[in-house]
Amino acid sequence: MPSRRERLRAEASQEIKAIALRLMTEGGPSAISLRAIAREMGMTAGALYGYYATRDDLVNALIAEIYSALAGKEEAARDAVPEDDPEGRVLAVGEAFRDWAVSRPEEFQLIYGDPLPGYQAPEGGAAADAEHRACAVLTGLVADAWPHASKRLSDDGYDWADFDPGFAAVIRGEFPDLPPAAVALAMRVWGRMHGLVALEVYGHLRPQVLDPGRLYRAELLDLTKTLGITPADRAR
Amino acid sequence: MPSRRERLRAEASQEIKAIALRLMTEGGPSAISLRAIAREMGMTAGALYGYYATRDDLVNALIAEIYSALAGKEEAARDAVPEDDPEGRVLAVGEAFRDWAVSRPEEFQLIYGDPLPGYQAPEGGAAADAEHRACAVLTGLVADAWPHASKRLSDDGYDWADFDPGFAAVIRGEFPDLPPAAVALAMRVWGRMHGLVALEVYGHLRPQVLDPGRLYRAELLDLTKTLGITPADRAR
DNA sequence: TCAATTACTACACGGCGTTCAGTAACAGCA
DNA sequence: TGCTGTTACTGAACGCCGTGTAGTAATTGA
Repeated sequence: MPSRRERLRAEASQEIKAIALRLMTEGGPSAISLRAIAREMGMTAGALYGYYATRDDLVNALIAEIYSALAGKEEAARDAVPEDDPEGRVLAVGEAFRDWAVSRPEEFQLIYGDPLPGYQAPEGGAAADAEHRACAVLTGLVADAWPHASKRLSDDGYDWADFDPGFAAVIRGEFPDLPPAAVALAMRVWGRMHGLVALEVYGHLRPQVLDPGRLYRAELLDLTKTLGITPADRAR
Repeated sequence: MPSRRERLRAEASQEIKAIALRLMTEGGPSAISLRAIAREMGMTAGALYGYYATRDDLVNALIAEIYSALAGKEEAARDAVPEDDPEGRVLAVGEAFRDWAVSRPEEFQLIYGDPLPGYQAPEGGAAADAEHRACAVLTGLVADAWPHASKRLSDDGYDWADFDPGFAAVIRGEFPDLPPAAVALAMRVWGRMHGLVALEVYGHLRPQVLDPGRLYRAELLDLTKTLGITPADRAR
């Protein structure tokens, strides 16, 4: 039973985020200014401090929202491919990630780059949760591929002690049978998807390369080789 | 024969860059402010406009300098390994890249991230040259590995028309015998080195992973497999 | 020695995040 | 209904910022 006050408050808080998001897509992450938001809302900048203690708090809420949306897209892309097609799932998630990043470069930058001058990410919070969610998708992909991938891995000797205890506990809860080396591999998969996309979003591939998406597709295919889940691998 | 004036001018210009660099390493890229630099030099902010037309121009000079230093480190790392050890060279360059990035995260961010709010990279200039230099190192590595790597590549059909004409011309001048597919592979190598390092620098690996360097090393080794230059490959 | 160029200051403008005292509208309670 | 405490907001201020512009002092070359 939200009171009238609470409802108005929640709406205002939501409107602030929405305007911030729009300002960002229009003028890049640096266009998120409390004064500009307040101007659009017909308020004073100081009034916003009733909703977010500081600008970084607002940015954080944005990051959490955006990261959560990304995780949702990745999950949807994965679930659109049948479970018995691990290669297809990797390709789908990978493409979904790049599609999202290329279509919303500012949001990518906000999450994966320096969000704003002097910004420092807080420890816990919704943003960390969303990051974990997105990461869990990749870990799941690796988990499905693990029977094949583990055979081709040369560097073993990974131990749960190589990870943060809390992090390890969460992962082991979600994937009870997964060895630590698989988690390490999932991180590498993350890095591999991140690399070309980050270069592209920050303008280091274009215009030298006309079709960065093609490069990325080749990289994804090569990634499935590393995971041992190409059709040829699995027929073996 | 630099006149006294020219000498002082060059020195001042250099001092500005040095202070900007120091401010950045102390307080992140956003700490580069003309007023802070002027304060340290005992001048007014306006005076700096005699040396750089705008703050972005100064940032650009910084980027060029830093990028050039990075390219130098990569070249040195490569040349420290004998020419007949392509795997060693890839590992050396890769490690040099990460070592540099981890030890100078702000500089990495300045080059590969959003340098500053609203900053737009200019087209030509020294920065682009340095980026090309660093990229050329990778292309050279791929060129050396190409006899082995070409056999394992599934996606061919690359054409020089897939690249910017000017870019293609420069590459073909430096590596006359290299096919376009190799250039595409070099870009992928770049992305692969970039991914994990970017995630680490922006704080997405720590503290979940205690030793990101180990992940990266595994990734580099896997990369040499893609390039077909592991000792086992070359003995074949 | 004198005129021209150069390097710089002082000041102003509009932008920013943030704080704070004050005000007006609202909520619940008598 | 009226009263009271809470809430939402304003307006002004502080100290930052990049950037222009007019004026001044020093240095230069003839």
